[in-house]
Amino acid sequence: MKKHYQPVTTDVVIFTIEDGQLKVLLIKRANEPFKDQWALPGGFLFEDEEPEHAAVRILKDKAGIKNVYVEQLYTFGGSGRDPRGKIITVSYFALVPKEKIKISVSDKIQTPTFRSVKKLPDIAFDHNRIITYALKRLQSKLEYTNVVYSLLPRYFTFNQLQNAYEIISGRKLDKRNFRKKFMLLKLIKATKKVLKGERQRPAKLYEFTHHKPAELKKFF
Amino acid sequence: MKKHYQPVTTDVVIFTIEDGQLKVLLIKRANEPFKDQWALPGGFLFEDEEPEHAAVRILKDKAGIKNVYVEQLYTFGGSGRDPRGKIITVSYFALVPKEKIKISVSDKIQTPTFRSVKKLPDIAFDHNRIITYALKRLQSKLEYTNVVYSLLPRYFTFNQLQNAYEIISGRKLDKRNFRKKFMLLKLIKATKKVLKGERQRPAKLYEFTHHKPAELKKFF
DNA sequence: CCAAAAGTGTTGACTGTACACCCATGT
DNA sequence: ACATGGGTGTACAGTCAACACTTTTGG
Repeated sequence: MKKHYQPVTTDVVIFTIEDGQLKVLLIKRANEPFKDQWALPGGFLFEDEEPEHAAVRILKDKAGIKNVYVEQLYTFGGSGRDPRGKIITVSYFALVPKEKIKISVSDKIQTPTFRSVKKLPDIAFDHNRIITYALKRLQSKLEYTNVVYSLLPRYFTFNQLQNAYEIISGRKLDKRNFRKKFMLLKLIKATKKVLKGERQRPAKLYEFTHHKPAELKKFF
Repeated sequence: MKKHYQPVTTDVVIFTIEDGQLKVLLIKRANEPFKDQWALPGGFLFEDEEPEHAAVRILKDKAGIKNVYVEQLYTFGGSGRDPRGKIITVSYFALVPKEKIKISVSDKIQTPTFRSVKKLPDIAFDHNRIITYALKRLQSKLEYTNVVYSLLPRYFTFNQLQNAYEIISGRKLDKRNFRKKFMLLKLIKATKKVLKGERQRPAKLYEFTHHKPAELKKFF
């Protein structure tokens, strides 16, 4: 058992919902390789840094956000991924409500930008593959966990909730059945607030009863 | 983005079914730390070695087996796991049919041994946690994939199949319902062979139609 | 008063679960 | 002949999916 040291990086797939679309945060690379191409935020671990710590650090640096849902995605290894040689990448995905994001305006070079997963630009490394993998994971997590709470603001309407499901899963859901099913889960409760100011009947606002990840029996 | 190198190890949780129990392969550590304690097979990556390659290598060395189901489990990082400091461990789990295993008899020091997951000895590092994690993953994979094929011999009876599900999930299943449900999946086909020699009616032998991992709609 | 989204129940189809008896063999 | 696991069908309950109209507001 010989001991060797390996170069290790972390990449983070940061999802949010904006304008009725699922979006992912990309930055423009400031350095070679793939200089000036879009890529996932990420980079080499600091000395003795844990991969998850790096993911959290990147979230704060690039999206100005903390205390959000972060989950390890997959560890990619091997050549053909990075022209610098064999590099191990521990990837993460994060879910953030649009309201919490504060992109640093001073970051004029990397210009972190949310892009719709439906029409992504050319992307550096094998980051397209990582995004695809993350999307698949997100879709299946929706079905058997309560993670959707981490994409919504504190108060939300039933429609926002249903839209989150529809956007991510890519299929339309029945309004009545959705409401019935979701109510049985006891994950959310109605508040006394309503969303007024639109030009139709005001919608009741709901909130989640818990803000911790949990697994559910079944779902959608 | 400073570039640092990290010590990286791989551990493999190798499951098999033997004597009606789910077992996991442990070895007795030959070196410090935790010398002479039971642990998962694993170790540092070779230079420029990919984590999955290391997992396959370990499978061959310790269980004399190749071409089996291997899947990445999780990447553990951080301190408190290994007295040598911060080490990143990419863990894998593998499923092997008992018939294929050839444990090297020359390995008198490490004595690789399958132990029932129900009564494990004291285990080095945080390997207990990794085994627990692997078991959970295996349980859920049973429900929505066809991985069970990788725990059974080429020809098997319906009872062996059902037992695999019962042992891993930890609950009894109804014989008639199980057969009905499984047949609808079209994953297996009856052969002309039967298992004779027992002191009851001979059981038909079945085989899987495919030996590749696949996802299923739903399951159990 | 018109447009737009909010909100609300019922029915039929399907899926899952519970359950008991005869069959083929070895001893 | 008997003990042992092998093999088979039905009925009821629970869950899922389809579907249309009234309500409340802003303009």
